[in-house]
Amino acid sequence: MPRLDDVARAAGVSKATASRALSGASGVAASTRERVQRTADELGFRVSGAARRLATGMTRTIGVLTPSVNRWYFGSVLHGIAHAADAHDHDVLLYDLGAFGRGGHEKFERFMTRGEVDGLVTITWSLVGGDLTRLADLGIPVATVGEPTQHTRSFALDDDAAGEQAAEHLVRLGHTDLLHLAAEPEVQPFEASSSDRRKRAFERVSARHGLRIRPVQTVPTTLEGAHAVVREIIDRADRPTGIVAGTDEVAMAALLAAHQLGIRVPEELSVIGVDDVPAAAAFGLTTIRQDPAQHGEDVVAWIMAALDDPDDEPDRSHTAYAPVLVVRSSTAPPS
Amino acid sequence: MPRLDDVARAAGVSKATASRALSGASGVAASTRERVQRTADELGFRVSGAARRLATGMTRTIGVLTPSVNRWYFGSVLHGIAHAADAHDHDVLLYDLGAFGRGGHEKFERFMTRGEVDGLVTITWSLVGGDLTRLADLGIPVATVGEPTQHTRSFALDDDAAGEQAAEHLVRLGHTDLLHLAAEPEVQPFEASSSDRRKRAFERVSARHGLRIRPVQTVPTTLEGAHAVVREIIDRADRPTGIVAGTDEVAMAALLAAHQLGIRVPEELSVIGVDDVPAAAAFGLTTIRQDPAQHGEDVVAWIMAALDDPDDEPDRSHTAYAPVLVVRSSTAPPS
DNA sequence: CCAATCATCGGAACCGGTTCCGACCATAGC
DNA sequence: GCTATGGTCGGAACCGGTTCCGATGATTGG
Repeated sequence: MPRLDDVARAAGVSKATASRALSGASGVAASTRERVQRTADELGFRVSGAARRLATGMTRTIGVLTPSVNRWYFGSVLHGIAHAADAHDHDVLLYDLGAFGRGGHEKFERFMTRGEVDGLVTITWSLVGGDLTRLADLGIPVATVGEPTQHTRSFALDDDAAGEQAAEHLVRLGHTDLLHLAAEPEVQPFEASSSDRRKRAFERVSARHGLRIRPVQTVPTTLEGAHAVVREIIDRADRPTGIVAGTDEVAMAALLAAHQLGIRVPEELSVIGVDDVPAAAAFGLTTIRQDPAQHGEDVVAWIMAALDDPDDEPDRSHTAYAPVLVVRSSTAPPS
Repeated sequence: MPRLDDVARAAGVSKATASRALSGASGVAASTRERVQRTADELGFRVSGAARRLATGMTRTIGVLTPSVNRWYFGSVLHGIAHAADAHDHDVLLYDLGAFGRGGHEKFERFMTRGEVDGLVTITWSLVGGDLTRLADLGIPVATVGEPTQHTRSFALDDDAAGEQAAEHLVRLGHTDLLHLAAEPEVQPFEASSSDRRKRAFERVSARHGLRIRPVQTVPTTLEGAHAVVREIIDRADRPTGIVAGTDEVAMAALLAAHQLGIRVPEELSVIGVDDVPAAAAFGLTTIRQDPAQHGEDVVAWIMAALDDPDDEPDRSHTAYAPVLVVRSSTAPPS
């Protein structure tokens, strides 16, 4: 494996000049640069990432802290991040916190102070307690996607608007008796979660339109987790005419349960979710769409900008994405 | 940020000794080691990963090449990898090839020769053409999970057995008229894919039991992709009594389509899948289970062992995981 | 009591780049 | 024609560890 020294010698320049030529720095004659470039190619030279890191202090890597990797939302964000990072010629280091068993906290501690990344993005629910605050003091750009946060730059769906739109959609169809199924994350989030936000949005709409008051039911976020409990909830005589689910997975669980109980959708029961997961279309699920991959792209773009910019005021703003209603066949006027 | 020098000075030893003490190398008096360790803690010393990498040539990082990240299979493998890597105190660098747009090949090329990882695992369909072969010559342990492969160590479900078990299950129930829905990956794999293997297993079972011959139908792997085409296939007068789907997603698509067409499952149609994704239980889907997270754990364990072992013969063996049948309510004798 | 052995430690080279600073040369301006 | 200016380039320090090798002192065996 040829070193920079070799390239320099072969091209008849100094190591310093070779470095400049290859890294695209200024102060090198065009002809020289080209020559160095060429001999580097011929020799099959690759800069040593390790050496570059040591010298520059930059890792060309961004870290991602995520509570999970194989749920749609997280996976999509991660995908967006990977795409954008690659476009900026950066690597992505994955920290699957869910994988960290019980020792999660110490691992996190150790990781934090290791300086293996230039920037960090945490996905919702990743951090608890004061971790996020400490993270923000890391000296590198830190951003959160999935929920608004005080301590870092953040990106997320506008959950208030999403929750309202979902409920309003059913109200406009004529429903007056709705039930909200709040999706509860496995691990309790630090600040008010999107689940809470959607729930409160539902309650606002209920109050505004004087709907029948039914206590919000809290169920697991996942299809498999929610299924049994949702089924039991639906299997009652005084069932609502419409269900506003906090998540598509919960909504799909409701659809499945309804089917198994012989309840016709949307004739006897309307169901609306939030997310627009890929399977939603096949289910004919009316839902509120969000595009997590885009969030991932945006968060990386922000990190890159923060990396370039001279270190001005830390930016802790929040960008909320507007939800969009996608009407399919799981909702209709009550009969 | 204190350096090793500082720790050494503070502890009254040389940099060399401090290094040995902290890295756990031998040749250091127990008392000295403890003293160094203590002062390191007090000073809040963290080794510089960059410096260590440069000096040792080891990165304590393993790379993962995956065609996607938000499909159950890939996500699960990745989860297993992350878990195991963490247990071995290694980081994981994620290469979401799906994110690499068109330039995927060059990116791959560049990545290959960068030496940012100590070991590499590629997940099914990641590589095409001779890439895998070249990867294996990288000088670092390389393994594949998802399909048996000639060029690297590999781990995968025994697709032949899985395909046979699925078909046999329906045959034992008395079905004689089956249809196989082969799940076709978005990008064509290098070698015979698991899809092919399952398909051929189905054909073997068909021949063995003299079942009615229906040409295998090839459909997209994903629920959303398969749904429309499966629906059309099912919506015919001479529909089979049973469907063997190459994938749970395809099977669920069939279930959904059947429901929408008013076809009762399992009375009028039996459906069996492969995977046992989390949602399968809620669907009541009979399926052949595999545990990709375990594959991920195992592949990391192998890499770690390969890293420790003196460089003996390259191990290119394959471990096939035995499938297990999970019977639920989507299959029954034909009526 | 002396020499051989062993455990422990320090010095210094090395990993492979980046970058500050100064030298040098050519052109431009007066 | 001479000096100020700017563009190129080389030398060398530096990033922060690891590890080879030799020195030292203590212990053990004869």
